[in-house]
Amino acid sequence: MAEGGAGPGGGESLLFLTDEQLRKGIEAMFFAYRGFTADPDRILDEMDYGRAHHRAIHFIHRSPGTTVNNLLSILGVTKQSLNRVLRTLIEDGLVESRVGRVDKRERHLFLTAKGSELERVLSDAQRARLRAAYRVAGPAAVQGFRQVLEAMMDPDLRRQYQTLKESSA
Amino acid sequence: MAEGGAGPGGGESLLFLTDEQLRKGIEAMFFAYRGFTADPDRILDEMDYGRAHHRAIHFIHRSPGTTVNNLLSILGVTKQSLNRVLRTLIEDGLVESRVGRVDKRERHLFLTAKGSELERVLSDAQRARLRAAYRVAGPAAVQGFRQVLEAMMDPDLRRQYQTLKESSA
DNA sequence: ATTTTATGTCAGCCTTGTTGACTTTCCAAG
DNA sequence: CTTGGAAAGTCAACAAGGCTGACATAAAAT
Repeated sequence: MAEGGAGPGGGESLLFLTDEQLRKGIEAMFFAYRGFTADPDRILDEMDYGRAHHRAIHFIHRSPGTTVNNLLSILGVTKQSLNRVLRTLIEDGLVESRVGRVDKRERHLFLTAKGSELERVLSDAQRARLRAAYRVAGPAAVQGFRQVLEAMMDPDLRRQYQTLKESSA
Repeated sequence: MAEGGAGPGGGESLLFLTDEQLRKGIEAMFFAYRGFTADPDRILDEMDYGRAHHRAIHFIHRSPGTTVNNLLSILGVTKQSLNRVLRTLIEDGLVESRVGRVDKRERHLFLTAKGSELERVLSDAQRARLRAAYRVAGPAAVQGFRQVLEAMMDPDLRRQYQTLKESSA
């Protein structure tokens, strides 16, 4: 994969990765992640929610009916931490928790209409940001972006990501 | 990849950005950032430091002699927050604060030998991770990765990033 | 009948962010 | 020279969102 691509001279020159080049990549991740979360953070600030609520909402939207345990393993936090967030979302009527039919110990999580509405606002903002970045960088860059990010994940996280990715295809 | 699939080159297919494709990009950022910070976090945990200390150390290493105000604008936190971190780093002998010669109100920050040593350990881990990801993704992907990340930054942050980037070239 | 699993909850702690108020030092403009 | 403002530091109080440990309940599994 990744045929020398970037032109005759460009390809192999990038195989020499100086510490300087790597440092720039590290700082790019740092600054880009700030931009990536900036818009949702602004929106969430106005309500009484934070980034943790956003993450829960995102993955419940992504996998409706997911159980608490599923969510815990995707988010990588403790149940106490997730529960605090989940409780407020349920109290505020953004998330619904239904007792499992086959296994009644499990709770299946769904977004309510109100929850879906917030999800839409948040992801609209984030998608707009990403779409704009993609447009500036161009189609070829998008491929590389995703490839490097995937390669950067921990194996466990990558598995989670791949599962989510395929479940839609 | 190339889930757009249709195009032989894949290029033009990516100009049609479905919400699904964008959602995958969003999740890739989320999971990749976790991997990106995992190694330093593990190391820092064993000492009594956190991610905030890492960030301060990184940018002092990057720009030795930087002032507190410079650091504040790069990190985007309040001086109270930075000061708490900076104080422990100075007390522990990782950072040295020198009164400015031209403007004595300013403090110029430097890493001590001990501070540089920790910086090296942390950045070695992070660079290894990034290098491995670059190797897997290939040279062309690295270009795209950086391009999309830069385009994703807030204008202010991008200016900070560009300044740092150029100051080394 | 017992053990294990899934969930929820209480209590307490830590890091790292915030705001607001106040001080000291020092540069710079009037 | 005096005064205003900038750079830095500090104290106090607070919040979000992580964490651990302990414990409770219901239901499934053995």
